[in-house]
Amino acid sequence: MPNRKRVTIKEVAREAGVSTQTVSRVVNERPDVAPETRERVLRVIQELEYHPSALARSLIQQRSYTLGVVIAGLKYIGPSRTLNGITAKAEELGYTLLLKEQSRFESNNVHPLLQSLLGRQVDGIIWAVPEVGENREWVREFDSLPVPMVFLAMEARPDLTIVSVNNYGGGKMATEHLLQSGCRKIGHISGPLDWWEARQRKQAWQDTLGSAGIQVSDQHWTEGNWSSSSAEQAIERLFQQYPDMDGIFVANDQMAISVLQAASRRGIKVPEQLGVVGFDGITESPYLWPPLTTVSQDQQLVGSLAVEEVINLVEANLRNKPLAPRKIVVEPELIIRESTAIKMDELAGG
Amino acid sequence: MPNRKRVTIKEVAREAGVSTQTVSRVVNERPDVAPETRERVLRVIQELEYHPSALARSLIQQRSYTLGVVIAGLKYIGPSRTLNGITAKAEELGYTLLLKEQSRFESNNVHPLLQSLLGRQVDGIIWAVPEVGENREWVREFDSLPVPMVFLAMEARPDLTIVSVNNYGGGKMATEHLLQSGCRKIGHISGPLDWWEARQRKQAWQDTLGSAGIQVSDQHWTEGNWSSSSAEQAIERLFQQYPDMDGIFVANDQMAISVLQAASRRGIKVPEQLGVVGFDGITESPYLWPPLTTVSQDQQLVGSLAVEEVINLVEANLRNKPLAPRKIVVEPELIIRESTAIKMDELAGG
DNA sequence: GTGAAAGCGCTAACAC
DNA sequence: GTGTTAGCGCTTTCAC
Repeated sequence: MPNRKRVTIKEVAREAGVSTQTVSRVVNERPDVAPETRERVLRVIQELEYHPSALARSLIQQRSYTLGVVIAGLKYIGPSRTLNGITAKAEELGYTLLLKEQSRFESNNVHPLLQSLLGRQVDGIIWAVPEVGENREWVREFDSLPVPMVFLAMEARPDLTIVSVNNYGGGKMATEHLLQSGCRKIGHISGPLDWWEARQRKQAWQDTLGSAGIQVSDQHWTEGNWSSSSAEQAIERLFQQYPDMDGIFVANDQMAISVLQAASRRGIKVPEQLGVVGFDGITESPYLWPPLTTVSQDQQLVGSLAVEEVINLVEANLRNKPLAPRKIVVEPELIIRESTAIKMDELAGG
Repeated sequence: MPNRKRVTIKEVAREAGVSTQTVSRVVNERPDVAPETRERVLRVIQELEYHPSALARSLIQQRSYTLGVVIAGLKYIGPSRTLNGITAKAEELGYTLLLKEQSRFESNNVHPLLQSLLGRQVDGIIWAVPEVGENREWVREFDSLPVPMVFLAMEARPDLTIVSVNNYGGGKMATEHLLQSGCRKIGHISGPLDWWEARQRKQAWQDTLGSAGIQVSDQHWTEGNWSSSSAEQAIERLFQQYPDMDGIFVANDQMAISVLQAASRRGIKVPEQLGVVGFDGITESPYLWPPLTTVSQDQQLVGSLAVEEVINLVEANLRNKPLAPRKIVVEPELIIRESTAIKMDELAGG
């Protein structure tokens, strides 16, 4: 059964015939220990299978080498890829993670979450919940945040450190590509518009068409909630509202999957009658039928940048040289596949 | 800037004119405090924004209300759904999670991971890395595990507590359904066979066909590695090896997506010429074309059961009434959609 | 080079 | 009811 007692530094000290202090020095690889002493202590450590308590160490050093991560929507692939980037980089830099999942994206009730993390002495926090509705308002309650924090996927704010994908740029690339591949009646299925990211992508679609001299109206788009299921209705409505649509920018790949299905059902040929562009670059996108053109975002990179930056902030504070907040932007990439047509002028360009 | 000093119990005690012990009593909602004292202390706590250090508490109580989670493959949807189940249940039961991601599924080098968790006084550990190759061998080094542990997705062992989906049963359901829908030449694309789960599904396919009087040979299956990309080659080889195949059980949905694409490319009609069944029940499966028949497994449930069981083990030990290890099996569910034909005898049965 | 004393923030045990 | 003492496992400081 478990619960055989933990071996402490004291026992090692006694067994090795030295003080706990000396054991501590050996464990922390301090130079000022005599070689024989060091060896003897190391041998005892081996024998007793001593492992230091990170807890006790954190308590006295006021530093835990632990980061708090608050995330939402782990059951979706996007957030879990971000988390994957976070775990990999944290491991690499020798930090452990305390994970909290916020059950709803819109929640503003963050104090219990924060306290639970702060009570465990996290050195910094990554707020990996995207900006939705008013769910960033709580930040204003703090004139200063209790530990360094990095926020993901939110609108720029001079007082906060943020890592985001360039959603506007991605939406622009998607729409421009549809224009270049010959589409003129380009519709849009947006994500839920209380999401900052969804608004950015929609705005880019609208602006890009505007720049091309095409006015969009409310007939030309519908709103989904990121899920394939929501897009099922969204695309039906859009087909009705906008019957001569010849291209569509869908705000994520999950919803684009539904669009491909709906097109198949209706016998609409993709890309000949309807060009389709998604957003995200999910791993399945090349294997759909037809393979999906999409704006790929590297969410693992977002996660790993967030870890690097929060550790930068932590260490800068330790050196009493605090770092100014900044916004780090990750650029997405357009991946052209068979769900959009390749036109002459594009071939000429390449 | 961060790093304004932490408010401690001492300051609250001084400010309220009581001992730290009394503050502790108030914080822990102990009954033996005079109402006025309690109120005064509570007021000071409010004013000073005191929040107890969970760290210090864990150190003295030798109990952290923290669980360690070791997981792999977070970039895939399966593991992240399991993690989602874990976070939700842990939150519900008042536990915090320390998350470690093992970079490779096959790793046997678990000691640093374990030590990092144990050094932080986790009360129990969920080993959410599936059994692959020899990656469970390390358990044998322990005559007893240092804290209660629950393992996911592995072969039954009398000495370990395990939560698994019934992969064999799922594979059987898939194959039987193909038989019932009129297929006789049923192929299989397996997962990587060093995975226990992949072997279970393949074995079920083979046994079920055997029971139906159909002998399988090595021409009838190929091996993938769970990814859509691997299935692209696996299905090409299978089409060549087994040209008159009329049904296929694919070991997961990601790979089934590739099979649907390959069928489309070759003009093979699903389900008329080829019945397709996947495994997992990813959220996109209903929105593929045609909608995918699949064996759905509730991975969130697996995660939440693991949390419940590990907490059971922890509390049982605290009461000195250790619980025997057991295996908890989650049953998957066959979801019939348009990628398999519905035959008369099934209609009669329903 | 090494050890003794103090203390991180908290609570268990025992006084009063 | 409330305070005092001791100590969780470790490191920092300062002797020697």
